Amino acid sequence: MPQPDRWIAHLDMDAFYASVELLRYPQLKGEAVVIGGRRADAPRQREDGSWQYARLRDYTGRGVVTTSTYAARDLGVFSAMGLMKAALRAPDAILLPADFDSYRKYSRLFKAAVAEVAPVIEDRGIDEIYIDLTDVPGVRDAVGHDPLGGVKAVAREIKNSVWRATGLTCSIGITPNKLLSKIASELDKPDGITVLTLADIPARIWPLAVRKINGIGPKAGDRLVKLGLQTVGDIAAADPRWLIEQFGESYGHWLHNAAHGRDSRPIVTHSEPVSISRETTFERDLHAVHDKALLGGIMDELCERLAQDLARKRYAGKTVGIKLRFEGFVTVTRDQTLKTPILTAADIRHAAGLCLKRVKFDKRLRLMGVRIGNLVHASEVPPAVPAAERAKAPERENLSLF
DNA sequence: TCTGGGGTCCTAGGACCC
DNA sequence: TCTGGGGTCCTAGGACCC
Repeated sequence: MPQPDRWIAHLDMDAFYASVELLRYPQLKGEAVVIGGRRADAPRQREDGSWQYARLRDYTGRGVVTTSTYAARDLGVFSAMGLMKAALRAPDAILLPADFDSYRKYSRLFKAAVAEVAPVIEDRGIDEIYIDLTDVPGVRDAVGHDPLGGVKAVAREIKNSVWRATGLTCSIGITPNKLLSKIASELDKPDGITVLTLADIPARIWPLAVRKINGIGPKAGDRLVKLGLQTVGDIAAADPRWLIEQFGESYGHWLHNAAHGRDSRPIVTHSEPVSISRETTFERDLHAVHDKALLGGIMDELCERLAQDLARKRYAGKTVGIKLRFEGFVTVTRDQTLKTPILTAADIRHAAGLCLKRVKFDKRLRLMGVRIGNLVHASEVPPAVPAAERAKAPERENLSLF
């Protein structure tokens, strides 16, 4: 049987945020625990040494579930679910606030541990990565006699390295490409290793629901099911011309290829950010006129934080955009490209003010955000005009809506 | 008792230029 | 003076992912 030209791994940390919390609160192992909510109370220890936790049933507000332990998932509580809805399903579940500094720390630790075994890594966020194993010695040397054995041994080595560095488990899928590996890493979760070749596609991939493919989301998934295609195998068996008629040239082709397990995307070890943003959902919907001062202050703060992000990462940007979400969840964006890159909070605020003027405020607002794109490295930005001169600019004041 | 926050990529129309 | 065809940039919205 011909061997694949690449061995690509997808590594996914098991219930990552929840598992990091369990390192801190090991007494919660096996409990239904939910991470989420902006102001959930942290656990506190009573005088007698016992712990007191916030419970899901006591939560009020607009938060969503960020992660849940496997025990909570058994009760029907999943990521992105509204906390109020989750509370109906698991009122007694323990609610912990998210601690992103801690998660980022463990993220760096596990990625460094993987890099010691296999250095060609593509970052896919805080809790998952792709790894090119093709040239890792234990894999390369096994080509010809026992390729699958070599791949599995390296996978075990990676898992051990992650465990030693963090005390956390992960699941790994290894196949000839990213698309299949992403699916494979979920087939034996938690703490599993799944190795597949192209020959395994009919038996292992085709029975899966279409939504298991990374790139088929809620909308496309619904449409496929309505068209009678429930499984990946159903897509694979469909006439590609018909798929193109239904989904367009680009997505139709992609669906056909994906269902057959074809994907030639490379591992990307370095990338530059495209945009940076900050947004916030309000506790209650706000009125553009009645809450004008409050909204103005929130916009000031978002621009301030965005400017700090830019400074920390040493970028400036030419395009400033705002995002508004109204009651009813209707989202509107406006953006504006400037002649030169900017990076200060005042410049961002000014551009955001111009964008705000182009929006009709006929409903209450639930979210406001600011984004900066068209990024350049800060070193490429021409020297700033001195603040004293800028203050003279006539249009500086009274331009913004809020 | 709906629906966070930070991203990427794609599409499609219009402006503008050659 | 009744109408082409690219290419690129900008803008708005939307799908999708972690």
